[in-house]
Amino acid sequence: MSAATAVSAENICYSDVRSVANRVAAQLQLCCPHSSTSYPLARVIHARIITSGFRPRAHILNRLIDIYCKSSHFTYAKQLFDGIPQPDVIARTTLIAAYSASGNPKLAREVFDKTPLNIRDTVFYNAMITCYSHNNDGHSAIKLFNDMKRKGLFPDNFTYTTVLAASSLIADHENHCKQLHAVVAKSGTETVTSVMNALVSLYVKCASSPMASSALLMDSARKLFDEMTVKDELSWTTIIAGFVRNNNLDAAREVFNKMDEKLVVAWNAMISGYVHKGLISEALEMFRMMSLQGIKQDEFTYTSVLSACAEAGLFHFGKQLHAYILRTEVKTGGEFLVSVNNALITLYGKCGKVDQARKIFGQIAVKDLVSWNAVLSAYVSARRINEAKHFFEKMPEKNSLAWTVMISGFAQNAFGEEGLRLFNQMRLNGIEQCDYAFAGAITACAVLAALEQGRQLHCQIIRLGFDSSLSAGNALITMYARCGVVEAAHTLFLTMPCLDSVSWNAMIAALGQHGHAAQALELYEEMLEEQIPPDRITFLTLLSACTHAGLVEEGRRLFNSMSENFGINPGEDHYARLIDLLCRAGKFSEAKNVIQNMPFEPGAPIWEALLAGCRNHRNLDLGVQAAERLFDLMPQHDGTYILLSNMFATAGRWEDAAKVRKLMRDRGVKKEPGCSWIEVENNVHVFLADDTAHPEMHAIYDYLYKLVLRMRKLGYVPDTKYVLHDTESEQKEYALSTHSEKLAVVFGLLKLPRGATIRVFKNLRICGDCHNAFRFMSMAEQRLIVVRDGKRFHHFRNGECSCGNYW
DNA sequence: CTAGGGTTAG
Repeated sequence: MSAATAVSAENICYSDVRSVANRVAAQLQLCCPHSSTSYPLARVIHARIITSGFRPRAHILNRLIDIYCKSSHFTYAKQLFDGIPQPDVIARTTLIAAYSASGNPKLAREVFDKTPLNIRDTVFYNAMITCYSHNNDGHSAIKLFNDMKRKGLFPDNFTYTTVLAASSLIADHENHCKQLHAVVAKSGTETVTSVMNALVSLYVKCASSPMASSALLMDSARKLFDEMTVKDELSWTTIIAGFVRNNNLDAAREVFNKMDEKLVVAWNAMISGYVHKGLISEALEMFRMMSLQGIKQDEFTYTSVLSACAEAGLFHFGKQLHAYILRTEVKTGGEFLVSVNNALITLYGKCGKVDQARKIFGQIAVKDLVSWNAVLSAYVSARRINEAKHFFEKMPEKNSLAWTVMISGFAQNAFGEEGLRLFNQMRLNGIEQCDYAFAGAITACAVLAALEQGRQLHCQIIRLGFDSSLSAGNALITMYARCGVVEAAHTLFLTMPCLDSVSWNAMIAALGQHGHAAQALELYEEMLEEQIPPDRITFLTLLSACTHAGLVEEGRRLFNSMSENFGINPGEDHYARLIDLLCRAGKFSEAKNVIQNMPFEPGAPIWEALLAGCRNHRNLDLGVQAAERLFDLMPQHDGTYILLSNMFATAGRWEDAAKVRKLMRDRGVKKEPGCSWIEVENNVHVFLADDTAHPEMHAIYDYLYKLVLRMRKLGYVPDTKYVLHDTESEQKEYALSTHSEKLAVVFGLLKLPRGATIRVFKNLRICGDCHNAFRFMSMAEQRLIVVRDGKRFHHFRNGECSCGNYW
């Protein structure tokens, strides 16, 4: 009988109270507290009770209260409860349990406090302790446990089990475990399986705290487990999952192998352990063994294995798996369980098949939050930021994860302002901001070079206790470096409590971008000594560091060692950096040789690197060849046209230069306008070439004019040839123009306190004349001037630039 | 006790 038919029964008239009672009891049988149809049914029953004058027994009221709480209708629940003349302890316990299950520990506590002391019993305390435990408040649970013992009540098995579970939420030290272990040992419950399971679980949870010794605690957990006389399924899976979570995996495998009848849960724990550790082939091997042994797999198995495929980019295998599980039972009503669909969305999303992912999403009848988030992530990782934005706005419900994805999506696609705006909006909406959200916001600051905002976020991170977070810490390293304060990045790196390969890569990249190639290489050596395996990104950053400093020999050595010593095959991006390195050093024949011997056809990154090198060395012939390939490969890319026309202009081939410009116009290619910005008193001031929009422009030009006179006395000669090397305004290419970076630096000189470092940021590569001018400015003004351009940093001090005029 | 959605490095 469905709820709908039960509801229509409302119209039937019942003459006596007994039949009402029977009817109510029958209807309540239909209610499952979590079902969405139960609430309307409960309303009908409630109404029937009121109109009939029937006085239901306590258990009927308790059940109705339960349904109301679980459908978040607390007012009705309270009304019912208040209608009970003298609610007994069972009614009160039910209400507490109901509030607990609906995530309202405060309301539960109100009921608890209003209950007369003399009727509080052990079960009543258990309910409140469980409530705290389920709502992640370990401290209150333990407080209540002690309170209960002081009142002379005897904790039972259930109390110990819950208190141990609650303690595992907060235990971060060996001593916590030992103390509770002693309490349990004294209680006479150390043979009760559920209590011992909870104790093992406590050790396991504590072992994953950064403050505790993981190995020691897992040893204790293992010893406890071995001593247990009666082990149930939970015991086995707790210890296996514990070893999996705490990274010892071999130990997990050892226990797993000892299991007589290996449970699906245990298989699943092993598989997910391998997936999370990146051991994809091991995960798939276990999956294969499972299939061969005919063990029935469930949705946990499939979601883990699908995520393994997504992680490893095994699109083909994933698709086969998709077909395979179509024949299985992870379906309801002909459709996959939503979790399996979600894993499929992620698989297709991670393999770049965003539209396929979107299609699966569209076919899901009952989507959950994970489904929405998976599609959002697919759009973001495909850099389809506009679609991501629209999708995000359409989401019926957004959790902190969705906001985080969107914030970092904006940041990664250079929409720093949008990212920060969303982060603030998230805060206004009262959404909890975890370290991941902060990491996204900090990346937005790095994009904008908003140092002050970044610093403020850093302070908040410390205040909130996220300062040991890897994601936040790693983002901060990059933020400080990209805001020009590489020293702050380094200090942070040295003081972080734990580091991962991302931290090392970030710091190596930071040093490289600032031209400290030697230090970057030293750090790399240290990384190897610390047994952190370098990855493909480590080598990308190292090769860039070598390029910035012109260390050809070192770069070549590193390039060769990546495949010889670390088994990493160089990708096109690695080759592109090698070409860059060689070309900037003028070694064109070697570069051509590398291109000819590459294991794949050269793509745009290779030709771009070659063209950049040709520009620096005025190798027009080769430059034209590279540019022609680029015109084919990416006809809409503005940089190629600008570079080539400048190269022609430098060589005096004005007609060719004009031809390239015309080609650009004919193809409708728009040049990205150059702009520079500087942060002054927490405000970002943006300048374009020949800008007149800034309110203090008069003072800026005035100061610049006088400053140039002083610079000339020190030997500065404005280089008019760079006017032809125009990187900013196409229209005024033959006119004398003032580039945006000069305006920004001069504004900084006017506004920032004496002696303060000037930090200016530019979206494009710095112009040659500006570069020269800043050397003299740093001398004339006795200032440190730091400029970040599209590629790297320049530190101007006493007339010299850190790049050694090589960029 | 197990799963599906996040972050940071170029």
